[in-house]
Amino acid sequence: MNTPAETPVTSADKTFVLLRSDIVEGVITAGSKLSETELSTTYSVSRAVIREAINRLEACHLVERKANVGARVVTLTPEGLVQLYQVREALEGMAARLAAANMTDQEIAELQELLSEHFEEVKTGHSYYQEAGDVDFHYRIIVGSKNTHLISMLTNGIYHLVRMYRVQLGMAGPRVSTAFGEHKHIVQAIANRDGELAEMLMRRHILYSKNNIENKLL
Amino acid sequence: MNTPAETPVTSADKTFVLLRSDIVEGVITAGSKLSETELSTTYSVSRAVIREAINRLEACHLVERKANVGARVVTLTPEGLVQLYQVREALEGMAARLAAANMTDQEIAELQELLSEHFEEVKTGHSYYQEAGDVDFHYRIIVGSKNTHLISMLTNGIYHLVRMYRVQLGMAGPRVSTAFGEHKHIVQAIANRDGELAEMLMRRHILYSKNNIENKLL
DNA sequence: TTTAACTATATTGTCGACAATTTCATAGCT
DNA sequence: AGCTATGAAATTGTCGACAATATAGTTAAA
Repeated sequence: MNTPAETPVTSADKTFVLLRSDIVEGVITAGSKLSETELSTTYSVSRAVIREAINRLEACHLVERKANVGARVVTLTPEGLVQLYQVREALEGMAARLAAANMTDQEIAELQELLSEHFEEVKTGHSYYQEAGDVDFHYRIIVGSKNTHLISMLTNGIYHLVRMYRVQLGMAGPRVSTAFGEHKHIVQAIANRDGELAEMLMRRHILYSKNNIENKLL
Repeated sequence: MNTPAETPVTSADKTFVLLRSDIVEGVITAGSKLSETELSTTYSVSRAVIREAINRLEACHLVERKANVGARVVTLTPEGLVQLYQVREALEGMAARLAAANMTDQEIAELQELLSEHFEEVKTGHSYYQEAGDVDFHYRIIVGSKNTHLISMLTNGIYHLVRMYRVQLGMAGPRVSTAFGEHKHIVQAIANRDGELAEMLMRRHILYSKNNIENKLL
């Protein structure tokens, strides 16, 4: 169903995914220091794989590292949120525009079907699926852009940081009904191959989302 | 003068910078395999630092890696160039818009001064400075956006790949005179705090640049 | 001849130990 | 008291060796 990018195969891969999850979910506190030896005992792997995992986390902007000093989990700030969403708005808006041009008819049909399923679930009260549904929706449009760099930046880079803000500010999938309507309009624009409109609607959709989060942060 | 992001301190840092340079400049052929043991003897460091360097190169999209198989230098393709410049156009256009809002008056003044110096050098025939001048110009605007994510994406990620295309297609700083005029207009828009115009001009500037490279690639 | 299995080789992944650097505490000096 | 210097402890960086995996070559069977 969902394409999880690439299943982790090596030990460093798995540790990276674990660590990333623990950071995003707040198991490892924002701003805390990452001790290599400590983590190596916690996750039962050698320091080498911890180091490799930390390096990848740094590339994701989830941790910051100083030479000969160590790595710390990033801190969540209002300015950071604004900057992050500025970039996200531009990139995902662009993704929507490209998706309108590059997605196949079948992919669009599948996207519409996904939205219908999502709608049914929301209506019948399965609200715990809404987060996953939202993620899947955005993910498909991103991939639909067919632009390698864009996909990589959004899924590897920005996405997890966005989720970290949402999780740690305690937004369990907000704005369900309104967001759903916005999703529908975006898909409609893509189906009509109207890239400009799709971009505009996506940017607005993300802007609303930002405002919603920002209110909790203040 | 120029802020080289961060001076490499550790051995892995230096090796990373060296490797990156050799890849961008074509010393290491595009598409070639990177043998860890071979590189460790070539650069006189242990395999561990080579591995760390390769990991960072992967984060820059300069090499691609498969688990248990190895890393290869990316290949340069017309589609890759188009996709790269699509992203670059959007991001650097955004940078120009943000720079118009966020650069200090002094930073703008310095940028104008830089452009004047550049102009003098071009006029007196010091054409070997044009590449560095162009880079410096774009770099200052990117930093002037004051957006951490944007800066990181452009300077760590996209920038070196762009340079790799330019170098390996043998463009030794093309479009000097015309590009200079475009630069002047962009700075003017920034000085006038006209973000929309700055973005539009920057996007057009980069689009021209892409077309110029694309011609050589076909 | 082609295919399949197996062995040998080479390459990547992981580990523990050592070296270099930073950090913290203590002592000495003005 | 405050500041600097010195040294010990802890942490990160680097290295070589071993384990796991993939690749290539060879042999054997259909």
